[in-house]
Amino acid sequence: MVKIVDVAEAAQVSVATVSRALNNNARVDPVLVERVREAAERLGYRPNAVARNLRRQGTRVWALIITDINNPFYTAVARGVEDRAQEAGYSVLLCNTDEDQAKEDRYLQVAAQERVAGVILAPRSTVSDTSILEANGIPLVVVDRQLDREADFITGASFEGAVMATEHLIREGWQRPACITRPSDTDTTEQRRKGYEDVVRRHGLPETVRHVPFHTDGGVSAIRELFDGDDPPDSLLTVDSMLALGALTEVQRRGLRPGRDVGIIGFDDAVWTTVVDPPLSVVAQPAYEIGAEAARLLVRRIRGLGPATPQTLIMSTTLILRGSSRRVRRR
Amino acid sequence: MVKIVDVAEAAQVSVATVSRALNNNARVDPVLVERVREAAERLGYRPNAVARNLRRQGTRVWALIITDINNPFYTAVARGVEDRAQEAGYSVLLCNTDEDQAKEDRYLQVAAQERVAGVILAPRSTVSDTSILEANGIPLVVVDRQLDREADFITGASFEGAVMATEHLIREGWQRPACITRPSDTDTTEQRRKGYEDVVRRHGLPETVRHVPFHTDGGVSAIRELFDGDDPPDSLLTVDSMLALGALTEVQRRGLRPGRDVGIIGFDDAVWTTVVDPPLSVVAQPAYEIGAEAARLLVRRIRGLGPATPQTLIMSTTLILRGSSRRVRRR
DNA sequence: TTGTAAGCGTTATCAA
DNA sequence: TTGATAACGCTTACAA
Repeated sequence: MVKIVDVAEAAQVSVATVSRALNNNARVDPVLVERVREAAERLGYRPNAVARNLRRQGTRVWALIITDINNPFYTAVARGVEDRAQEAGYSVLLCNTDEDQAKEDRYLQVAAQERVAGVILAPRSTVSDTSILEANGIPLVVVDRQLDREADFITGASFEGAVMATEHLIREGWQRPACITRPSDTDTTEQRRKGYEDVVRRHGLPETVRHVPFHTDGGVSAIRELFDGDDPPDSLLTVDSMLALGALTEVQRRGLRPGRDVGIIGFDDAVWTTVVDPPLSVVAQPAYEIGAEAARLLVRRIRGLGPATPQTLIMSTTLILRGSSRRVRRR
Repeated sequence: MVKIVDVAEAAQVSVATVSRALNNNARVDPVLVERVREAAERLGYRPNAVARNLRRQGTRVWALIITDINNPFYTAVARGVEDRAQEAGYSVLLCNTDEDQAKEDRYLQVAAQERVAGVILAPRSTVSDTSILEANGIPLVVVDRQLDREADFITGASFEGAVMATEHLIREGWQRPACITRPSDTDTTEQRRKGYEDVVRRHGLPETVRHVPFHTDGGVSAIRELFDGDDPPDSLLTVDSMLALGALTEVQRRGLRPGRDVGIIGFDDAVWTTVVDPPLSVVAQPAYEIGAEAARLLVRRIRGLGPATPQTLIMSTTLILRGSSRRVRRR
């Protein structure tokens, strides 16, 4: 592996000059610069980033820690983060925790040990422990789900989205909307549940809520019990796209048709929402923009800019009405 | 930021002893080990991985470079890689190239500079240049798409999968299957096209092939032209899940029903294949296992084990028959 | 078993 | 403008 001394020797200059020439920092004789460039090129020299990071006391790498790489919401966030990171000269280490708190802890530890320049985290729960970052002076931006502790935080308007969705269902004439949500230590989905409850309560309708663990069948069994029980719902609000898939699966199994026999509305506009029949109504989040804003804020934090106190940014969600939430009279 | 000397001072020992105690290498007096552990704990000491990597001349990080983070095939591969990597004590840097050769080059450069322990690459094209890894002695395992140069390579049986799929379509009675594929410098999809052509040729049927660039509408416009042209196809083989989505979109727009008016079969068993109506037939690849095997091979390469010459592993694909490829007589 | 000190490959300081 | 050299924080001979 060719190193800086080899280049220096080949170009007949000191290592200091090689370093300066290649990092075009201070003024270096253009003739030497050319000689160094040529030698480096010829030898195939690649600066050792590990040594550089040690000396510079900092890396050009971020860790982006998400809970589910198969959730299109998070992959869209990741693209937003990545595009902005690249612009700012950072590489992104994408880490998938699989909704596993232990994995999240491990990744936070790795991030701290590798001295990444910053972390963007979608925490497993509201009590995720990020103190290790604080202890090592690593800036943190939280996305999607809020933490108990104060931190920069960017998310979609979950509560408002759920309110819009639930009100829409009721306006369409559905009388018994149920909410299929995630475990109650997950901030964002709790916001959605609360939005739902707020509306049904205001309308004097019964509240029906089911909490579905991650890593299950997308809520199929929970939804089945719901329909098999007393007072089955006539419509469903699901808080993420996997749960919407589960709802569609169970509804189809029962021979019910969305938009006629049952109303369905989900969160997040996955690629498949327009090819199911009827197409799925959703509350869409600006996922890419959430990622991009998180990255923008992280850059400011790394540079020591931005407001003194942690900032919260709630980006508005959009109700996309398609066939699944309508209520067409049976003929 | 607390470093090893701080711990040494607090524990009243030398830095060497701290290092040895924490890495439980050589024999260290248990009493001292305990004292060091306690001091490290109390001070919140985190070894600086950058310094460690420099000294050890090696990192515990892999780069996994994929072309599309939104393609469920690649995310499944990533999970396979990650699980195995974790077992072997490595962290995975997931890099998304967006089918952009320049981005791929940049990531390869970053990987080389950061001196990652190994790289798993799904290359953009057959001519991707990985020489920078070779030059730095970084082991490489190629997944999904083959390179022109020799390298360890793991993929699904694309050709055979396409053969199975096409033969199935013909057996169902479809007379004019068309193949919707990706640009011809993409190895895997070319294999699928060839499998398709092999079968239709053998049956004396016309070959109809369309190459769809990445980053488009999932082939909707190409498929539209196909149906609007002379000799429209009566069935479709699509080589990835985004193209299947495009096919479904256009077919629905035309008011055709898969499994009756048109046969459709795709590649990769995405989560949504069972909720469309009728469910989508697919050639499923063992994506998780491809990732896991790639990781397993990479570990062997890093340890200097494994066969002397590059290895190729082709994992078998499975035909999953659902409604979309049937041919039910119109009544 | 423990401590001293060299060295990993860079960058930045200081003197020339 | 250039060169010699001291760090950066850790691991590991080598010596004690």
